[in-house]
Amino acid sequence: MSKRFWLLKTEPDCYAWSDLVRDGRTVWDGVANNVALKHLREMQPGDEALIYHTGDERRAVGRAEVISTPYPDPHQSDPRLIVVDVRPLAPLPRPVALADIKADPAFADFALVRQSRLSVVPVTEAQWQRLLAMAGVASSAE
DNA sequence: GCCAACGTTGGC
DNA sequence: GCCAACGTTGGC
Repeated sequence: MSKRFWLLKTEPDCYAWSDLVRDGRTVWDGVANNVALKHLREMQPGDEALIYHTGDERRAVGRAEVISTPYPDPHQSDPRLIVVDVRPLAPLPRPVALADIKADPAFADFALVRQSRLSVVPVTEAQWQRLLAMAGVASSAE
């Protein structure tokens, strides 16, 4: 299976990119929405994700890697509640603001724009490449 | 602070 | 199984 791309939202007051960098890896938990859980279940080790800060920031700030298969949250009794482990890869040289994504017609179909409440967002490869370009990530880094 | 866009719940 | 009422999320 080829690598897939995602965007993971987090409220920075709750768990920020800097927390992920400090921890080295983390269990991406707290997702309860059915569509978001469906996306979590589709993740595979090696998939990449942008970490996006909600609230006042509203911008993608770093790249992370999925490092586990999906598994039920060990701290929850509901087996529906799926988590994955992630680790930080690198901060974005230039964080990508939601406003800039919205202003770009290439992202008209992006789930981040179309469904603002979705916390785990699938990113197509084309969208991913464009986002990295906007972030100032050299294409050779991929 | 408000509101749009969802999701969930519970009565029927 | 429908839908009104309510709650939540996240952007504005």
